[in-house]
Amino acid sequence: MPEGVEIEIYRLAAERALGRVIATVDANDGWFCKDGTTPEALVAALSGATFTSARRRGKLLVLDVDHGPRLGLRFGMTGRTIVDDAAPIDSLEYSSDRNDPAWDRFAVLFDDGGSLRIRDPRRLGGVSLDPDEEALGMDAFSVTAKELDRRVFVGEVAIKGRLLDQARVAGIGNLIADEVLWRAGIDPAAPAGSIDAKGRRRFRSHLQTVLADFMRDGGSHTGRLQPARERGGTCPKDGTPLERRTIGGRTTFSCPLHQRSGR
DNA sequence: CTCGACTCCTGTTAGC
DNA sequence: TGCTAACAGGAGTCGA
Repeated sequence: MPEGVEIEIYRLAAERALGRVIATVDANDGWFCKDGTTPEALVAALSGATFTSARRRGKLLVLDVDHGPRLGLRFGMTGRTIVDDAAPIDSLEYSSDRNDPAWDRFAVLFDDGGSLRIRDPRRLGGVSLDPDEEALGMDAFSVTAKELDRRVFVGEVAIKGRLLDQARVAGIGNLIADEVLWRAGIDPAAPAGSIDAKGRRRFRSHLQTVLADFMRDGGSHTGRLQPARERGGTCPKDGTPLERRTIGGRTTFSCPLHQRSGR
C-alpha cells in the first residue's frame, strides 16, 4: 500500500508534470474532494495554471501552483499517480494490478495532451486545496533522533501505534512499521516510552536502511518480513512462528523470540 | 491532551 | 460454479 516510500516515488513522477500548462481538470468524483474542497473549486484553482514544485510530507503529496492555492494529494491504501499514462509503480499490495481508467478519481489534463491522474480503486485517498501540512509530524526520511525521542518514544501507548500516528512522525505505514520493528528487535506492543537508548538507536538506524531499501526495491511491500506476514508465517531470521495481533488498530506481525526490546 | 473504538471505501479471496 | 462474508488499512470523527 502507499506509504511514505510510494508517495516519494509518486513525487518523483509528478516532477514530470511541473511547468506544463493545465488545460482542464477532471474532478467529477465529489467524494474524492476533501476538506471542503469541491470539484468546482479545483477547476477554478487549476485551470490555466502550472505546477511549480512537487513536495512530500509523510504520505501527503503537495503540488505548488504558480498562482493560487496548493494542491494536496492523498492516496489511501490503493491510490497511485499516473503521469502521461505511465504508472511509476505497477504492483501495489492490497490493491489491484488491473489498469482500469474507471478508477481515475481525479485528473489534470495539460495543454500538451499529457495528464496527471490519481487512480484509486477503493477511493480512500483524496484531493484538497491548501492542505494543512503543519498537522503532520516531521517526515520519516529526515526525522532527527531528538524529534523521535520527543514525539514518538514517549508515553504508555504501544510503539507500533505511535509510529502510525502521522502527527508525530509522518510517512510510516503498517508495513514499514512492522519491518523496522522486526529488524530492530523491538516488541510492537512495548510502551513507546519504555524503549531504552540502545533500542532507540537501533530503531533509527533500521528506519533509514528500510526506507533506502524500499526505495531501491520499489515499495513498502519488498521487505524481508513481508513474505511471512500471513497466517502461519514464520520469522525469516530464526524460524519462530510469528505472532499476529491487532495493535493500533492494524494487523501486526512480530517475532516473539527476537523482538523482545521493551518487554 | 490522550487514546481506543468506530466508520468510510471497494477489490480480492476464502469458504460454503 | 456462484454467491456471500470477511478482510485489507489510511485517516477522520467521536466520546470517555
